[in-house]
Amino acid sequence: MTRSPITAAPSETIVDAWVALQRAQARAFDMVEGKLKAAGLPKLEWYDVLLELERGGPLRPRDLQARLLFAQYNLSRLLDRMVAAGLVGREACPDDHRGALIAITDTGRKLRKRMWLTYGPAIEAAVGRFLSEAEALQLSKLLTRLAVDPSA
Amino acid sequence: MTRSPITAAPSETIVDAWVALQRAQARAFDMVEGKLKAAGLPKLEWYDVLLELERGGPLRPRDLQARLLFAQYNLSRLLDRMVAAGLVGREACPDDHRGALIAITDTGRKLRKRMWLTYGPAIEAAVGRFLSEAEALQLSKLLTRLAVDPSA
DNA sequence: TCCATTTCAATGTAGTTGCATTGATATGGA
DNA sequence: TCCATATCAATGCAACTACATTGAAATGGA
Repeated sequence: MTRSPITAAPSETIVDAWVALQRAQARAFDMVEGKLKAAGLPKLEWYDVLLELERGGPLRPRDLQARLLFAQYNLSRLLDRMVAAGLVGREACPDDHRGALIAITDTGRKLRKRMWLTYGPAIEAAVGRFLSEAEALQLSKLLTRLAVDPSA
Repeated sequence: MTRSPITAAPSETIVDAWVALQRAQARAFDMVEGKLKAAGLPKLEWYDVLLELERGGPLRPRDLQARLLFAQYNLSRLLDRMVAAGLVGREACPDDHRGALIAITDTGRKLRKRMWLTYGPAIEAAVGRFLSEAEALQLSKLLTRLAVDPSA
């Protein structure tokens, strides 16, 4: 049996895909965040938190963390700011006194809706207009293959 | 003639592609940077700067900025640190006394090579092993369509 | 039950990034 | 030539992020 080498070098094609992934994401992201900023709206991560909370009821910080791939300390302070802005609230967690439950407020819901008015069209401008429906579907499928568990 | 609406909402398929792009990039990036950090190596942006300089001779900060999509002030300070680390040098620019020329040093070249020993396999682990050559090529093509000029 | 271990979330501190501005040089039109 | 305007790069300061640690509560085995 062939022993796999300690270091497996990627093919050129794979390196190209890696580079393309970094560049495409950076461009699309910058464009979308730029439009949010230009509209005087908060950053995308705020939207992500609000949407997650709107969909999934009150959530523990650790659950938000896992879903949104945030660092623990980072989320903790993001929530500080969002609480200060009145967009979410920290509630006592009945069955685990270590942690809190984070709930979206009405103000938070309103802001998320308002952000979508800019965010949606920005996605269309950054991604949609360059791809057919079939291509977008294909892209999603390929990308989803990469989004596996990071334990490796 | 139909007037295009001020705000063009993206289709669900497009939103899915957007989300997949963000997630796949984040996961792949975190994994690769994690391996660099675990090996006690600098961040990817250092590699990018070193590679660009190694390929393209001494460069003006503004050129690096354009190629790597860095913010001006950000690059300025990154170069401070890299100069301090002895990886690059600032030289006087003969035909434009406002700016400098950034050149890679031997130490910089050595570090870039050493980083690749970890970086390459990390790309393979984060991207390569999930895709065939044909799929990687297809992914690159789709992503490249998105990496257009940000002026829009 | 008791205690060692783990998990949850917050925080002090150092390092980095973002914004606005500055100083300096280059450029092009009158 | 002269000057208004544009470009290049650095920097003061405020905001944010990363790392390491802490305090507190939960968990599971002896």
